[in-house]
Amino acid sequence: MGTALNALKMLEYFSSSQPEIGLSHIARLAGLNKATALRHLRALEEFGLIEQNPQTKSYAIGPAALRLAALREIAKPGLDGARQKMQAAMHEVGESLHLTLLEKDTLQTALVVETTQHSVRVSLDPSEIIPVNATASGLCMLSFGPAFLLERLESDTLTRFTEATMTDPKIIRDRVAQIGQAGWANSNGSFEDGVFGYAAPIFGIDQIAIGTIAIAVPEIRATSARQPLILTSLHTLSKDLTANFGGQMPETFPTEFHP
Amino acid sequence: MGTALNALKMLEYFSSSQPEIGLSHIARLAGLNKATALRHLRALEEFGLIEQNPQTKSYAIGPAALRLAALREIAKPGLDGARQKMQAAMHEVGESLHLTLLEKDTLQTALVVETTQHSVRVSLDPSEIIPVNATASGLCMLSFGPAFLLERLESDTLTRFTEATMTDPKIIRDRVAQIGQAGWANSNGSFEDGVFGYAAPIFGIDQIAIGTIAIAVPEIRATSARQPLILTSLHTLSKDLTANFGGQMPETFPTEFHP
DNA sequence: CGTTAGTGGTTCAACAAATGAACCGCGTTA
DNA sequence: TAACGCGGTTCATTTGTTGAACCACTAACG
Repeated sequence: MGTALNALKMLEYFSSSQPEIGLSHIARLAGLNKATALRHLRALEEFGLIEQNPQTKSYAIGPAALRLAALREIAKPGLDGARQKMQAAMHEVGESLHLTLLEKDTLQTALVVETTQHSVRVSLDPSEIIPVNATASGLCMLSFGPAFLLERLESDTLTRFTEATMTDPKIIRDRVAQIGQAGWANSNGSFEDGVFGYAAPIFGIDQIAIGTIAIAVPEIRATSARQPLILTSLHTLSKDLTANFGGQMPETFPTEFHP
Repeated sequence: MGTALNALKMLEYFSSSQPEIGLSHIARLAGLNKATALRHLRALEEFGLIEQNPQTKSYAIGPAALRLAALREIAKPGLDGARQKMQAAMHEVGESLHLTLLEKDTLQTALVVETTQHSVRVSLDPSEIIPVNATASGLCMLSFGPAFLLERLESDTLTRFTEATMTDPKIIRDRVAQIGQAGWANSNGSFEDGVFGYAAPIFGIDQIAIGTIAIAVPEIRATSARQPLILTSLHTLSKDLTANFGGQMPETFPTEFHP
């Protein structure tokens, strides 16, 4: 229902691992007839949301995306300030950062700042929806975000990504309680093997988390010696970004993070 | 022709001066029936390209714009590096910068970095299409960009924005020749009264301009004392951004800009 | 206090516009 | 040479889109 929506849904198939897709391929991915796929692509192209590589004939996200993002920044300011703070922190700790925000009822990546200091680094796809049970950001959001996230834990089917993924709601609730005390969450390869994540909440005006800030570290560099630096950076980010988005930290929130 | 396109075209009506629009209003703007407007808005909302303010019930660009922009950055890298260089320059000269790129056959704003140092500053709407005859960027593009821009000058109707706007193709060609020598263009209130613009080209691999970098200064601060600083910044930006996008400067291009 | 004009949103018959199987021409591969 | 995949086109079928009229509500106004 909704041709426009069907057309837009084709955009979902572009990702960092697949930034360019050919006609037949995307038609297969979206389960559409080639003719309709082409029509949709043409419409999106006319608007500029995708563009066609004249050589390879394959399609990629177009320049209109940038225009819209700039408009979004006007409607909902704050992201640009957040990017600057994240970039500063990135230089300090030398690792990639992810800002995730709760949109409607899913946790989505809003900003990614990748480290330029290491060739081995964590790359997150900006179009991915963050699973609450498998990531540091997700667990953090369960602890400090709106209650309905925790409530629907049982009714949702929790996907298992790696050996370390938690799928038992009871165990998750225990972790969430711990995180509520500590103020920060971590995930040791529970979303992707070899990736350690550290996350802290960003609060809204009502002292309920509106999103999270996370630092993603490859296992090789996730030594206990580096933890203090990561945790202090995370804490200042949590504070600064909460202020940046016009939120307020709860009084009960820890003034520093301990391992 | 194309429902999806009609739906997308509703996004065009959002701007910096009007970041939130109500149903009836946008239906009137787009010349659509309220019912169809609502259907389109709902489709865009489901995808996340717009979102509805629960209080005011009016609509604004949504978070999906950011996701798409991030994907765009993956497909066509460079913008992020450009932003950093522009931000550095912004701190140096204390004025707003605009990066424009030639998309298909129109000149569009790709990045805006606004100064934080002055309350009186130039704000450009990121969704605007840049007129070639009235802006420094446009003139610059005519001088260093693909030939078809100059060729179609006569056939296009050139809009007059202010008293100072040039609309005579012959006069414009003279200016374009001058700019070709100097390496940089300026526009003194020819697009908007009280706004002085300085622009320099960004070259592609074939030594033809793919876009421009411009510094916009309010008339009050556009003193001859500040010109040298602006021009040197402009020249380094022109060089750095050309390198950033993998382009090459022509050997004949001036090594510095003179007033 | 009733009137008017505005808002956001819904309904449903009439119809235009999206759909998809089959097709073409082309370049690769076997 | 034949088979396969690619991007793209055609056209009868039908599905989803359209818009006038409608409802409920709010704000301004005499």
